[in-house]
Amino acid sequence: MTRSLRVDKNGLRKGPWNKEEDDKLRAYIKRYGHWNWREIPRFAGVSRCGKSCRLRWMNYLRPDIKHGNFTKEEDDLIMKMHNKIGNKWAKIAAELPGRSDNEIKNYWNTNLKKQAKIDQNYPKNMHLETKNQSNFTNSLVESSGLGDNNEVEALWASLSSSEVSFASTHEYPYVTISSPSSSQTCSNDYDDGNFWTDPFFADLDVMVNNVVMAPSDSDEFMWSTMELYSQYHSKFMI
DNA sequence: AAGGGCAACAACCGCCACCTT
DNA sequence: CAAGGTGGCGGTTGTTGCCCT
Repeated sequence: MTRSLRVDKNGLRKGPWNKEEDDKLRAYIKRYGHWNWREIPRFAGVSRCGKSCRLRWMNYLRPDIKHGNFTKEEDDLIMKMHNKIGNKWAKIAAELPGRSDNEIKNYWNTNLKKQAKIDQNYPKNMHLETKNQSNFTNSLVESSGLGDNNEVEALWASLSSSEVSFASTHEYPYVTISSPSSSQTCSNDYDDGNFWTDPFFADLDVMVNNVVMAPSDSDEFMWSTMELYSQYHSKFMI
C-alpha cells in the first residue's frame, strides 16, 4: 500500500522504508535524539531526505506510537474535535496519545467523514424565514453583540437566503450552514473562532446597516453570528 | 479465475510560521 | 528589519489489497 521505491537525482531514496532503514533511524534517534532533521539521515546512515526521516519517525517509529483499530472513545473524540475545529489534525492528534496527525487524517478521510455526512442529514433542514424572526431578534440584541434590533434584523435578512440546518451528532450539537457553493459546520460549544472559514463567508456577502461586512477579517462578526445561531438553536430546537 | 472498482494508508509535496543570523 | 533555514502542517497522490461481478 505504498509507493514504489525509487531514487531521486540526488541519490536519495523515495517510497517505502525497509527494515534496515527503520532500524538505523530508530537506533540513531534513540541514542542521540532528533536535533536536526536535515542532518540526521547523514549521521544515521540512511539515504533519505530529512523530511522523510521526520515523517517516518513521527508516524511510525516513535516508541509511543499506537497502531491498530481506533476505539469508540477515539472515534467520538475525533468527531467532536473535528466538529469544533475542522481539519486541524495536529491539534486533534494532541488529544489522542499515541496517534499521529497523519493516521487521524487518513482515518477521518476513509471512515469518519462518511459517518459525519450521514449525521448531518439528521434530523431535518429548515429555512430561517419559517420562524418568528421578530421575537427572536428581540431576545438576541443583548447577547449577540450586535448593536440593536436593526442590525440583527439586517444580519438575519441577509442570512435568510442561505439554507440552515440544525442537528446533533451524539452529544455534540452543531450547526450546518449551506450556501450555493459551499457549506460549513460548527459546534455550539465554541471557544475557538477558527472553524468559521473563508469559503463560506466569501460566499455570503452579509450586509449590516448597509455596510458590507468582511466576515473573514472580523472577529466581532464571527462571534455575533455564532451567537445568533447558537441562540437560535437553543430557542427553537428541542 | 480474471479484472474492475473502491478502500486503505504510507508517503510525498507545497506552503507557511517561526527562529536564527 | 530582511533573508535564509528548518520544522510542522494539511492536502494530495500512488500503490496494494480486497471485494464484487
